[in-house]
Amino acid sequence: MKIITREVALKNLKNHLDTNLRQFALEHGITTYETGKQNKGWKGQVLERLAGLENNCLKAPNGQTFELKSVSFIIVNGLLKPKETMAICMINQQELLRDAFYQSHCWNKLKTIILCAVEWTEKNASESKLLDVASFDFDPKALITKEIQEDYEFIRNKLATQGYESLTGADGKWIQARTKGKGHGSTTRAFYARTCLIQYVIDNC
DNA sequence: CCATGATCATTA
DNA sequence: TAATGATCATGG
Repeated sequence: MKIITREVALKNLKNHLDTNLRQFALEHGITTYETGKQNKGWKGQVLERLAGLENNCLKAPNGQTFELKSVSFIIVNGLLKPKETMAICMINQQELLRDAFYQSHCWNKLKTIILCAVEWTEKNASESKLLDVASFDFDPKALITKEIQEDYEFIRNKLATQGYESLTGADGKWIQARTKGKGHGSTTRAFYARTCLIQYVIDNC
């Protein structure tokens, strides 16, 4: 299995700037929505392939050196604006209680990312262009990283004192603990990056 | 089954 | 309209 460094992945992705991701999906058998089903993750799967990653669904790090993410953006007055929050990773109660921020799954996935901005125009849009690719490393000395750590510890403490059910998407300044999962009664949760954090990454890469 | 990929839908 | 909570397909 070959290792793709973030430099290589970045270069691979930039070769596809301004291309329509949906066409690539069609050519490679990645279902989008035209089968009548709704694959909400297809853009991420396309980008993983464009970056040169062969896996679709491995556990934590999709490379050992970086994490590939994509976010929908809308264009407002010619400027990119994050439309949605970004999922970081699932929350495991035991691990959250046990692991400090810098030992956490969350930090591992967040600290070195390649963030892909994908155009969003409307629900099930047929066009999805790759607008921008940002490579970003969180510096433990930076203020924003410390504030993210505070959010993490706040959520961790709330879990310890008030229980899993008390966690809500309203917690946290930069990251939040939202429900995510099968739905229909499932109560699993995940860390999400708020749009303000996404904006920060795009502006500072 | 469940984690990962995110978006959709409803509420405030 | 922004934010929170709910939902879906895929693959190991």
